[in-house]
Amino acid sequence: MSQAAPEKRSADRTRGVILAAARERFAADGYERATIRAIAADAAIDPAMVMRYFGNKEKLFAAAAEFDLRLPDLSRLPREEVGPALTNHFLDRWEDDESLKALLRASVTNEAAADRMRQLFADQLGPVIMTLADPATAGTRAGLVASQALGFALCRYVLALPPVAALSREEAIAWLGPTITRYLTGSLAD
Amino acid sequence: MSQAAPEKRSADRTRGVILAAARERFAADGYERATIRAIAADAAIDPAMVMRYFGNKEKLFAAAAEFDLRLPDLSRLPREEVGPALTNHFLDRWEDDESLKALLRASVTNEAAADRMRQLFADQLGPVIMTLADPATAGTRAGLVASQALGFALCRYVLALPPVAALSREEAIAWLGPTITRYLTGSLAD
DNA sequence: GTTGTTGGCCAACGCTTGTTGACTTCACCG
DNA sequence: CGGTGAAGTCAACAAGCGTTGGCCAACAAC
Repeated sequence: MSQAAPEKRSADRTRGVILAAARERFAADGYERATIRAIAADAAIDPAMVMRYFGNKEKLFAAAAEFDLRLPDLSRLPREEVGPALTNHFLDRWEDDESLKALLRASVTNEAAADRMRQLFADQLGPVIMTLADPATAGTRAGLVASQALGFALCRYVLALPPVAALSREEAIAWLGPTITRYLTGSLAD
Repeated sequence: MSQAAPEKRSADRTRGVILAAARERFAADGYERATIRAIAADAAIDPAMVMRYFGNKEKLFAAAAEFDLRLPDLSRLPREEVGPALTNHFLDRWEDDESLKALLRASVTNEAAADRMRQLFADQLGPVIMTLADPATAGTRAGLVASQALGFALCRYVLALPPVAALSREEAIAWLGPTITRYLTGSLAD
C-alpha cells in the first residue's frame, strides 16, 4: 500500500536521520557510551522522538546494526584467488558502511550485538563457503575467516595499531589474501 | 624495608582482593559496565575503599590491566616452528590470566585501554620479532600477528563463535601456526 | 471553522553511577 | 591507661542515564 514516492512524509526522513546518527555514535563509542541523548543531539532532535520512533535503546541499536555482507559468488574463481577477492570485498564493506564498526564495538560488551555477529558469519559466510569446500568443514572455515577478518578490522579501524592502519589496500590483500585462501580451501595438514 | 612476612597487614591483602575482583569484572563486562560498586561487592568491602586504595576508576583499571606477555625466545627455533610456538604461548597466556581479556574488552571503548594495547604489541612483541626478521619490517609483522592473535581471541573468548570456541588446542595451533609463521618470517610476495 | 491527526518539544520521573567527607572501630605503642 | 593512626563504614552528593506523559503547532478533511 505504501506509495513509490521518493520521500513520503517528514517522518521517514526523520527516521533516517536518527538512524544515521545512531550508526555513527554506536560505531564511534560502542553500545553503552553511545547515549540516546547524544544521538538525538546529533540528529538535531528531541531524545523523546528517538523513543517514539524506535521504542527503546535496544531496538534502536537493532535497527542501526542491520547489515548485509553482500558476499559475491566465489565459486567460479581459481582457488588461489578466493582469499584475495574476499579480503578485498571485506575491506570494501568495512569502509563504506559504519554498521560493521558499530556492530563490532557493541558486540564486545552487549550480548544481543554478539548474537548478531555470530549470526552474521554463520548465516551469510557459511553458505558461501559450502560452495568452495566440504560442507562439513564450512562452519570451522567460516570461524577462522572471521577470526582473521575481525582481528584485522579491530586492529585497523578500532584500535588503530599504527603499522596495521598504515598498510595500503594492496599490502593488506597481499598479506591477508593467502591466509584467507588457506582457511577457505586448505586442509588441516596444510 | 618491607619485612619478608607472608602477609604484613590487612591493607595489602585487601588491595589484592580488590584487584582480583576488578580483573574479573573488567574481563566479563568491559570498562563501563564494570562498576566500582559491583567490584566492591565482589570483594566484600565498601565502594569507598576502592577509591581510597586506587584513587579513581581509571587508575583502578590501569592497575588491574597491567600485563606482561612473557614472550619466550624464538630465535633458536627452526623457521617453521616459530608460528606454532608463539600461538601456543598466546593461548597459554590468554587462558591463565584474565587481564588480557579485560584489556581486550575495555580497549574497544576506552582510549586509555587501547593505548595500553598498542604499547603491548609495540614494546613487547616488536623486539622479539627483530630477532627473527629484518628489523625494518618488525612493526608491520607485529601488527599482522596482533591482528590474527587478537581476532582469534575475540572470536574464541569474547564473542564465543561456536566453531572457534570448539577448536581443540591442537587444531587451533595447526590452523593458526602457519599463518603466524608467515607473518613473522615470510615476504610480501609470499 | 472546527476537528483530527501527525510530528515535535519540554519537563520530569526513578535509577544508577563515580566520588566525597565525616564517622566508627581497633590494633598497637608509650 | 591514654592516644595515635590506619582500616573500614555510612550516608550523601551531583551528574548522567533511559524513559514517560502531557502539551503545542501545523496542516488536511469535512
